[in-house]
Amino acid sequence: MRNPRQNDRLKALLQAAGIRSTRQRVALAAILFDGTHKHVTAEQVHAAVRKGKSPVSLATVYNTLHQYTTAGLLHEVVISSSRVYFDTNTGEHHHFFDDADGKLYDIPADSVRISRLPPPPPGRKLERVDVIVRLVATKS
Amino acid sequence: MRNPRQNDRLKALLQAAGIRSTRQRVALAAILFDGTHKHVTAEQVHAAVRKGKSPVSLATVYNTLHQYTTAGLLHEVVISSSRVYFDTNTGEHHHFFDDADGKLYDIPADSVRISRLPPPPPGRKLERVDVIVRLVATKS
DNA sequence: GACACAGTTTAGAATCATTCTAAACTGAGT
DNA sequence: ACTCAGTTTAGAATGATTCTAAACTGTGTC
Ligand SMILES: [Mn+2]
Ligand SMILES: [Mn+2]
Ligand SMILES: [Zn+2]
Ligand SMILES: [Zn+2]
Repeated sequence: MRNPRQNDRLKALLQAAGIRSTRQRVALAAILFDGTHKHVTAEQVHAAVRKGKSPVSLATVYNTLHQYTTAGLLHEVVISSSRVYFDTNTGEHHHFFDDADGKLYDIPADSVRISRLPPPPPGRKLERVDVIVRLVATKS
Repeated sequence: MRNPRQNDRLKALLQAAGIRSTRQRVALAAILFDGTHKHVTAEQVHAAVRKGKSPVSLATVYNTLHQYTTAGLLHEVVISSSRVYFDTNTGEHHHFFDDADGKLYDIPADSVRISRLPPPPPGRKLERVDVIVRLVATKS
């Protein structure tokens, strides 16, 4: 599923972010940056990349996800105490979280209006606002 | 700092929640339910209770915090992937989170207005909305 | 009061996502 | 080809949390 055109696009993506392109990084980028937004854990990415042609170690998966995050290609979403999600949607937005299956769904930023937020404590400034709407199966 | 009056109040609190009162549970309740709202980790509670007269094992701290949570005396706040916070404020409200020192500050529910929230995915209903305002030290 | 028995507590082992370590590998530039 | 920083990796280490299985406690029964 990775034609030369795709490959060049991914390499350009990494270079634009100041990241040297390697076989492993391109393989991970191919999984992450396929044009659709995703919420993935390190384990999921590791499992996905293992199915493909290029094996990548779990340590490299973690290293690379963090590097992409620092470079602004991914965002970390903290939503559950037992796992970290990486989000390929780096724009401002919020989340539904379904605890039953551990899945995240995006909520557009303009679907949530926050007003009357009090000022932050002294010496601190607002970095980002995360809205998490936790879901539960309907009873009926 | 625990006079008989306090002790009776704590026992009544536990009994009202359907929890049998034991030496350990009362010692933990004394730390948690002193009339002020707190955000604490299991380790913090364990350290605090160890300073007092009644040693309590870490396993019991975890057991009891979860039991109090199930009984509605505490709320779990997931905000950092490396630790779980227990909140003695069980009413609807939101949080500032200061990553630098790991501290939480309450934001009253009526300080945040959420409008135009999209409907949840089919078969799911909204359980709760958590707003986390992440803080950073001011640069200047 | 001894007896029974469920409920509770506990030390220490186990778990598991994540991070660390230290050695091998790779690749761009000379 | 040679070098050197940057990268990858297996496996060990970490650390919060959970589990296990044995000891303990409290309350009710005879
Ligand atoms: Mn995971
Ligand atoms: Mn902790
Ligand atoms: Zn998202
Ligand atoms: Zn709170």
